[in-house]
Amino acid sequence: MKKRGDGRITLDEIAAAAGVSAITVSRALRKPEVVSPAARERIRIVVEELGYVPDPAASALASPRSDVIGVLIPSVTNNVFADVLRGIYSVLEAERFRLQLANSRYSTLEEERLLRIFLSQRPAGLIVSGIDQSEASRKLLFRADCPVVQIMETGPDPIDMMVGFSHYEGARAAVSHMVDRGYRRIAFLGARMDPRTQRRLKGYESVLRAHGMHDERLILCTPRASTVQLGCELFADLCDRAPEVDAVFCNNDDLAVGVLFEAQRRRISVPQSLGICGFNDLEIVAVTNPSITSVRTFREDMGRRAIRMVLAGIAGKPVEEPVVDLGFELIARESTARTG
Amino acid sequence: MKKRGDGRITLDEIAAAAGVSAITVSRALRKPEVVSPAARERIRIVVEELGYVPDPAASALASPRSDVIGVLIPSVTNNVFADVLRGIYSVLEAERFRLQLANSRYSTLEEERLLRIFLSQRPAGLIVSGIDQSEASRKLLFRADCPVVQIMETGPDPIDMMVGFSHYEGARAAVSHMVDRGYRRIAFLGARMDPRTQRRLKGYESVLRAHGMHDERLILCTPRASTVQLGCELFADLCDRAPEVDAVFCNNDDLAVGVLFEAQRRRISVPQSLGICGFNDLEIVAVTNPSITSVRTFREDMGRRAIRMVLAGIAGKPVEEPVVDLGFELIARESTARTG
DNA sequence: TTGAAAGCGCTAACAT
DNA sequence: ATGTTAGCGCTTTCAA
Repeated sequence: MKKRGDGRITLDEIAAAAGVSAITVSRALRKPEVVSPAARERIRIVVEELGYVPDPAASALASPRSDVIGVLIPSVTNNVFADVLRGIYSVLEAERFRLQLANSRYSTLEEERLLRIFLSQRPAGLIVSGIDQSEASRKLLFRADCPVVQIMETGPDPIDMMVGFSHYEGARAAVSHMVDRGYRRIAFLGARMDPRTQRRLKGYESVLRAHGMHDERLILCTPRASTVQLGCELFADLCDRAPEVDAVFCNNDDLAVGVLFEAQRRRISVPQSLGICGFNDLEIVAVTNPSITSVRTFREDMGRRAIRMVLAGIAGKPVEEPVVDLGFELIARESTARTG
Repeated sequence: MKKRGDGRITLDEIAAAAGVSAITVSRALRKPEVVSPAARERIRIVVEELGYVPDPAASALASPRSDVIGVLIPSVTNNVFADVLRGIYSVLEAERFRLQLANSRYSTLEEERLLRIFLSQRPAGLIVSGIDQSEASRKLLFRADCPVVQIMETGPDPIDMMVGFSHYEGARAAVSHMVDRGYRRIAFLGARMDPRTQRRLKGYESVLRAHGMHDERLILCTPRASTVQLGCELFADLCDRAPEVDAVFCNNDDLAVGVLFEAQRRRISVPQSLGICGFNDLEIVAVTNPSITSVRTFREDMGRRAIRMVLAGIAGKPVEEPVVDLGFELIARESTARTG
């Protein structure tokens, strides 16, 4: 009947050429230790010669799980996630699993839809961003029957495993540092306003409230995606709105760099008249003039750990620490080094 | 015998619930127009109610092609590819295809290996980066039996379709501009040295040779990945090696920003004593002080076009233009605005 | 417009 | 250590 016209090599052909049955070839490829060395070697040679590559669709269909590991992130373009991905790929390179990426575009509904698509593939593992899944998404993940790791943040009620840090505490450390350095009118610039940004804002507010320095007028947020250009614009707005500002805590480093550039254009001296602090510690903030203080986060490590946790889960190894807080590190630089 | 323990809904269950046969449900989902409106509606409701999601492995196995579109890029982390990906995703969002990414890490051999893995899935389409595939890879792609688009560059002998621009000409435009502005000792800073960087270097050399201004000492290349920090370091090296340099053409914008920062630390005035030009026109170069001249490339558009070409190919539509040169645009800014 | 039968390429379960 | 058999969930072909 139907015949696949293409000349692809199949397991049966390898089996015939090696003088064994299909299942033995299948085993030789997946669990070499259960096949006799002689057969294993013959099969290896034939596979090599004929250039056999297994059909993942067929094995996915025949087994209870596919070799797909799904990664659900809000944006491929964002530097922060790019670093996490680099970490994931670095570990996965040597493995037999396929990574499948999906973008939720910061939408909980889209996340839910994408999750259903992932689950239709019976994935070997899942990595999802953040801790603010919808109830429906959480249910889907509980039922997923594969290791699930939430990344970027830590929080209560992990679905399965978690690796991240506290954005609230990171922001508190940054703002406390600025207060310590003598800044009194500290503004907050935020873009995109995803849940992690919101928690950084909360951290900022908690410190300023504790010092009786909280002022609504110093908080500037926008749903737009953060860019250096946007940092320039927000700071320009801020100067109009609250010219007495003497420091800015930026939701991320792109904004912070923009603030620095705009301040320089306005001849506002940093750090004397204006302190600046970013978030994430992207490589650029170390080399600007002046260099910019930031909260270092361990994004690549987060990716590596997350995928290792998934792999351990797949292997059935007990995961010693299901929730890992990677912390953060305040890197104080010239942009907040006000003297006197 | 074997039973999948999981309670996943299958086509047969939908068929039973809707009072039709499985194949009718399959058709209703893929080609609604061949199914009667009544049946279609009943099926739609049942699918909705039961939350049926087709198993992609089963359909891949049963049909000659899967719904996978493979994208092979050298690096996920690189801004440039991130922009291309954004373009691809923006078009693909509405489509039924799944994107699968793979990283060749700038290795031709790795590219070949990844290509074999892609082909094992009988992909619906492929997007590959550059025009320097190995002979083996080219053969694989010719046999792929699906639309193939090469992106990032244009050149002779397309495998199937192509969308990109000439890096050689882009570099020529940049360097010619610097010569026009009166710079005479123009250096080249290059990182990573992939084939596209090499061609930019060739473009640079061709212009300087034509003006009798070529000088080996002004060319500084490294295999390291480009960062702002690296731009700082390379420029520092350059100053030691050839202090008479009066302009720098950077292989990309990260390096150019680093050169600007390092020049400022050294109190070298830009553009008076030093001209700077980058490549790609990332958003940051428009807002530095001074702003940086760059060669704008249309990366997101490239991604959009590439995926549209793939989709057109899948649909069997004739592709009007199989090779598209998107060109580039020199954006002259303050960093090369030398007066007198 | 709809359906029946066959089979895609592989692996789990049960032999031997 | 190896083989036999059945079947994963879907789509193709052919027939009605």
